[in-house]
Amino acid sequence: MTRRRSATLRDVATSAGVSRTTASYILNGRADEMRIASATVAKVQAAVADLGYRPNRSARSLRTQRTATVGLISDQIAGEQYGSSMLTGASVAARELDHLVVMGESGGDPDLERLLIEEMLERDVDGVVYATRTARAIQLPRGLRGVRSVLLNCEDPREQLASVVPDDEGGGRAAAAVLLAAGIEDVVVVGEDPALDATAGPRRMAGIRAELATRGIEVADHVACDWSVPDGFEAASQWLAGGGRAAGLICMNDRLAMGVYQALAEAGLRVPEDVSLVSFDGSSLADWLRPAATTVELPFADLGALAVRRLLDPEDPGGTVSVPMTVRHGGSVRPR
Amino acid sequence: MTRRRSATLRDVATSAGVSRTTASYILNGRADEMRIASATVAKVQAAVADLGYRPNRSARSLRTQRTATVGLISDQIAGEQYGSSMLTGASVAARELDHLVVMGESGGDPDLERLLIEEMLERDVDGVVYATRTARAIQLPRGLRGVRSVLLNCEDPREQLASVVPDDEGGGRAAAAVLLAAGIEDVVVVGEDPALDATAGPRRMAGIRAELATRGIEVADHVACDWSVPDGFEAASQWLAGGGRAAGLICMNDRLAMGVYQALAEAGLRVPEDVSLVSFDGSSLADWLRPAATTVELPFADLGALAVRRLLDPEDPGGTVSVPMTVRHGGSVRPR
DNA sequence: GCATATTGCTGACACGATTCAGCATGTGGT
DNA sequence: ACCACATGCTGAATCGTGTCAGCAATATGC
Repeated sequence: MTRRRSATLRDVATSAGVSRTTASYILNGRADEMRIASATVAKVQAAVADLGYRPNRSARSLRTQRTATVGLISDQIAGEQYGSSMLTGASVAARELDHLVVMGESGGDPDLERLLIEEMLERDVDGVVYATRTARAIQLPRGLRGVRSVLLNCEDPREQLASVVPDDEGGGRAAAAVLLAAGIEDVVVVGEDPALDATAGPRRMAGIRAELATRGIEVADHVACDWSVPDGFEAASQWLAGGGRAAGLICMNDRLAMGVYQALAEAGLRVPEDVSLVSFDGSSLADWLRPAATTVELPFADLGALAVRRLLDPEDPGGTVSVPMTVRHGGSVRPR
Repeated sequence: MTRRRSATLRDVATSAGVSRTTASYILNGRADEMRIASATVAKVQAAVADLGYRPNRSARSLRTQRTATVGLISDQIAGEQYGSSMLTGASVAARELDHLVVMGESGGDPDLERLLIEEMLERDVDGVVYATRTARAIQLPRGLRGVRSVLLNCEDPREQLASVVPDDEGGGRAAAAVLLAAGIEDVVVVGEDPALDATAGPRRMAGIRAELATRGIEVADHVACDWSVPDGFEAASQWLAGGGRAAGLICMNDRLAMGVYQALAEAGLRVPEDVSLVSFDGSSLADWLRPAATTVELPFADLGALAVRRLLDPEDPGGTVSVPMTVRHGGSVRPR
């Protein structure tokens, strides 16, 4: 780090002809409280501008135990296709509150996770956001007990913690509502949650069921498969080969939708002429399909931003906040 | 930050019955150099383990001017689909060298960029990685002059700086070589660089030309369009409608390839029976196509990791390092 | 037996900020 | 003339570490 040896508070004080104490009070906005003459304030401010003074954060942190830095621990969100927007959201929100984000990815390894948490606490981060790639139930890592923290895209059912998640149930209702509004009552769902602790699937499913129930309808069929393109293709192909047909399909995510598009195309079925389709996630992949898929957006950036804002808000009441998912219309739904 | 008031060096020293100085030397691995009796070393280590001592980083930084932290400034890499793997790579490499990553995204705003750089320097990061979403020529931000830094996925042609970029020209040669090896000599390239300062396109193109030249061949045609799915679809559709045909297509990235697949399908042409196709990036999108596209991988994680390693290596000689791009074979190329 | 090295350790200062307690000086009330 | 009080500032301690210079005790050389 070659960098001009920067001015210290002492330099400012000397240059302005006051004590370090006085300069410090002024710089921390305590001038009024300390009844400092406005002429003095002006002198100090001039010295600051003149010397290009910037406080040394390490020194300040040593005294105050605050670093204006938040930690963001995740299993995998950085390398992830779309979830990485949570990082952007978090980073932007942190900046707005004069903080920076220190990130660490555990890759799912609990030992590494412990290490990263320790490293962050050593560095006196002002709080930690604990994020997961997929929405699910987790257990708060031991190292974060008693540490100011917010869960992002996950919840700990055992503890009463601040946590920020997407409103998957509302999203499920919205998806079903799109099909109902198009006059479609024959709805098949593609995709089942692979992991036991995953919350997105069950909640979306509950929302879909609830919305259909308002018309006295039930889900016509549920095609089970993992949430990936090839699995979607395989499962949908088999379903179609077995005579499966439906006016409306709901895919648990956009990747599945891509696989389903492929299967439909090979079976000679067209979207939306023969089948209407709605999916989840709101990734750009949905836009790239032909026609673009109507998809219920996961507000990743908002989730990340909200997590940081709650972390840094001393008034935050805690508890889970569900962020709404909104429908982005493509051309994959056609009214009957 | 509610956290147990942790043990300090003084506590350790008292508990072990030695001076702070001695304890400090031992903890910094200078026991031998300072000829400290092994019995004393053992006593101190026991005290450390007993008290769960962890050094206070702020205090240490104040003395040493080092924070065991590196800054990572980018325009957009976090929110980006695949480039975000650079973050993962950087984070992992940093951890291996006992550092953490502080990230900041400017979103391309120079003012915000300046601010982020200032914030990081205030926090005494040990160095800064300056990354861009797309490979291109840049001008080193003023605030980083004289600061230890490494450019990631970009270069400053005016300055002799350490920088880590993909070997796009080698990638271009590799792409062409795949087609040549399949006996295809009729090669059309899809995609032209949209931005003036972008380096990926021209370099890939140069590589393709060079490889073809070894057989005395030239690129048969160049379909100009932006590097996105819809643009790829539009451009390829028009080209096909105008009678364009080729045995081999090289797409400048995987998104373009997806658009081209769509256009080919609508024109009734099949990959790889009628047309062989190679693309760039190595994103998962290439795997999702049917058949999976043969693609020249952009080693994002390696790039990020290497940038951090070079940043933290005092012996690093500087200059540009090009990381090889390797071919990932899908089913989109068929020998003639 | 004395000068000199070596061994093993410590005292004290510095890093750059925050903050408590207190010290002059002026001002108003009685 | 004296006390009380507000005004405007400062000295000194503190946060937890790193490190230079030096000190006492023992070993070594001749």
